[in-house]
Amino acid sequence: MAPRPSAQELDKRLPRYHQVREMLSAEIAARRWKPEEAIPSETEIASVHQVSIGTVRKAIDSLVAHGVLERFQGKGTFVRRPDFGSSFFRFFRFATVGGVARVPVSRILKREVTPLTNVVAAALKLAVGTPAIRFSRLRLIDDRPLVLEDIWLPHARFKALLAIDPREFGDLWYPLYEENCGVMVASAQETLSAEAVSAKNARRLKLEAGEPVIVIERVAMSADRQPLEWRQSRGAASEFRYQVEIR
Amino acid sequence: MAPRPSAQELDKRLPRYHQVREMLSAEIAARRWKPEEAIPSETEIASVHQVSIGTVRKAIDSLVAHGVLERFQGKGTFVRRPDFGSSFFRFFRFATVGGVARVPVSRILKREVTPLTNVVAAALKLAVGTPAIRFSRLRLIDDRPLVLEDIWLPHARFKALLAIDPREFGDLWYPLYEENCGVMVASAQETLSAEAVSAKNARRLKLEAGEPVIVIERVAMSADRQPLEWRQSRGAASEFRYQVEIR
DNA sequence: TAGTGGTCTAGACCACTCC
DNA sequence: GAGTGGTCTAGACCACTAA
Repeated sequence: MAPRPSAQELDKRLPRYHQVREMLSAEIAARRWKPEEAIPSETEIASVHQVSIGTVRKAIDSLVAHGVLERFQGKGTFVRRPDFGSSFFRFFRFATVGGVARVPVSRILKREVTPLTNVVAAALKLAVGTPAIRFSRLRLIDDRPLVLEDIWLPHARFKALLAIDPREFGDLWYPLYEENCGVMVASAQETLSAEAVSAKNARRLKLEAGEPVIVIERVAMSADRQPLEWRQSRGAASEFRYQVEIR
Repeated sequence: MAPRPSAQELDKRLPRYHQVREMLSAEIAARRWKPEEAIPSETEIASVHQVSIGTVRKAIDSLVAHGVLERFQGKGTFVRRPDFGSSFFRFFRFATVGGVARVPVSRILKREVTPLTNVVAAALKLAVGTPAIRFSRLRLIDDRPLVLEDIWLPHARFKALLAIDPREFGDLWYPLYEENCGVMVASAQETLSAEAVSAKNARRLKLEAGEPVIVIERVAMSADRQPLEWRQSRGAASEFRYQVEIR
């Protein structure tokens, strides 16, 4: 049997466009090219890496397909800033007044430091009992509760959040993580399921006991796929709708 | 304002790879190239359509990305046979014995000819009241009911199904459509939601009254995106789990 | 007008499959 | 060995954006 190639050897056996893609995503992960900024032009990248433009295009194609970059003809290629604030709400259809979508308001119900439970520790790939910051948050439209969230963050990385008054958190949390904790959320894995609402959650969401709720469990990750945040959201199933295309 | 271009004019303004892609999918939709068969080689397609290989590759790339074609180095490019039998069941996790997945059995509860209702007619893009064939089907594992399905098919296209004994339908319906009605399902749009189970469905699914169920509404389409079948499936939410990757 | 990405060419060589 | 797709080149011209 042939000897197993080392990481470096393997790298050279990879197609050139693959190597270029790795170098591009390294620049982005290292934040040398920042979100909303244009990366160098295709011709420049081609000359830097000593490959033809077609090869650079293939590398960029792949990153565009994965949602890392965005192209605009005549303007350039830009690093995408993922915005999950809206992605979650894609799933829910909200009450609208005159066809205008309403913006949900956040209310933090609780903030505490507590050890990680089994399930959350496994999802965050940390030891059970590791100190964590836990938030309970309610999102409302017109004072009507819509989504109840249970958010867990490792204390070590996120302790800066404890110094901030929860009333100043605002509605978008991921920019907050970036500014205060130097942590950027790049992707997330969500798992959808449903259950009958518990008595406690029914009160907080103003639902009848036993009404069905959708449960969305999310693990948010950095660009190199380290788990950062665990979150479980519950909302009335009657407000929920999700579309998939199957081929 | 410039006059709106006709379909033909528009076609010529489209990029060549786009035109080639349309011609390729037309061959597939017309079943001149059948599922599991290899299509002509890239060089042949290039010479037939008088474009370079790179352009053909770009057209094929797009169809591969959409799951219409499949490439195998050294062998050729093949028309994919979509298999939805399994795709639905991706969403449900089933009881397994010794880690082996069980195969669900189908039981047809009802077959009738009836006019299309509002909702179904809209989804199938037909007039309300158009005659349709409606099936009620239960899928079970070990005599335990799992999924209840309500299936609607336009009578005009599918009348051949009325000549077949429902007990001979088997578990895979899309091949049946293909053989008896000359209709090929190429893709589907599914919408997931949840509700409290109705009294009638609770009896059929052997659930407690009011237990949450997942509702999957599917419109199955031909290669040229004509709606063919409307289907609504219900299963206990406790059996349901669905994962999404967000970027 | 200069610079960007979008499309396209007409080849080349390689890796793989099948006979 | 013949034929397939996989990778790659070194350009070209076009459409679009912004100064």
